[in-house]
Amino acid sequence: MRSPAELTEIFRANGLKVTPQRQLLFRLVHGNECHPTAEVLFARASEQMPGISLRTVYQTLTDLASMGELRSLDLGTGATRFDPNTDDHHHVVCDRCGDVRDVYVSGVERLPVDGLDGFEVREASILFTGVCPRCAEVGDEATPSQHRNPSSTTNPTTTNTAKEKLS
Amino acid sequence: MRSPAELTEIFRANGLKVTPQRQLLFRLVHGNECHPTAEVLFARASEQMPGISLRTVYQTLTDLASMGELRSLDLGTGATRFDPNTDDHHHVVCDRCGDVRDVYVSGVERLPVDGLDGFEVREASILFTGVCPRCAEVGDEATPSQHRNPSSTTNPTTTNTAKEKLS
DNA sequence: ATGCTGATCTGCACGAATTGCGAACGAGCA
DNA sequence: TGCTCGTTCGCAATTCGTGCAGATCAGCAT
Repeated sequence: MRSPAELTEIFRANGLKVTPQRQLLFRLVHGNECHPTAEVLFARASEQMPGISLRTVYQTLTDLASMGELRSLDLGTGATRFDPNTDDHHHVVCDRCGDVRDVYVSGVERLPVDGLDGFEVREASILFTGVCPRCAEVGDEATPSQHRNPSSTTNPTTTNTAKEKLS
Repeated sequence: MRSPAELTEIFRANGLKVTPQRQLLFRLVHGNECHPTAEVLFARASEQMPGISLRTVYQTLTDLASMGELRSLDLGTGATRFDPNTDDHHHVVCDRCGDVRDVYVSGVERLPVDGLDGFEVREASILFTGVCPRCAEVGDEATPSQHRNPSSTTNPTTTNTAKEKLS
């Protein structure tokens, strides 16, 4: 994503107004590697501009996303996350803490895909899940919560793909 | 996913009761290639068992999923979808109609991933998006699916005046 | 500077997808 | 046939966003 100054120019060049709220968000999102949610950005923004509306945060983020200056991500973590990194990349999510990191994968377009059967693929996004270094240190006590059933089948759901050790 | 009969045995063997509601859902989900949502299954179930609760549908589906007999998918289409196919596979979603199809990709675990930096990857899921053969035939007038879709690549829905020129 | 005017912002209600909870119900065993 | 505890049901509550409408303000013209 471009710098706050560049975004300001782009907005103005396109007939969009540059408000203090937008500028604040430009700054908060620029270079933000944390893949924040709208709520998180709202909290940060509120510190510097009490009274800013959550509605405005959503608005501005979707605007930036529709301009291609920001990517909005659905990583299955409940809320949409925003990523200023607009490169062609993918993500890893930590099962335990929910932390997200950008990863680069090459050769995706060369993968043999079976079953497409006429489907024209335009985009492929890979979502890796696992345990981040920090959580791995802490230990194993954090087991994925089980529902009511104590003794279910042994079969571990589907832990097959991308068996670690890849970089 | 296993057959309704097998599931019945498994449930009982695990001390879970086999209710008519559960059996109905076993049948509705078994071999269902449509990746239905809970709401859709609820509708189908209601036809055969008026009065069944949506709550029960959710309950049973999550139970099956936590037993590894069913995979629950978040494909960014708004609602969780359920897939009786527990093989190691991935999905393609049609941008236009929201249709989902299973695809098989080999060599995923051999992809070079850059930026992991200590992250232990346990699983990788690939989500392809594009246009299904049926929608491709129809042309461009096909309307997007009825699900709310967070994607940013398309028009900004309503009142956006100056923004229209951007995307 | 000052005024205009339409783009923005804010607050609130609404909507979709789940989940929490407690009371009524019923599957499976004695 | 009866008991008991797992299930079901229905409704409230929650989470994440979006639609709306009136109050405001950025940016251009005067």
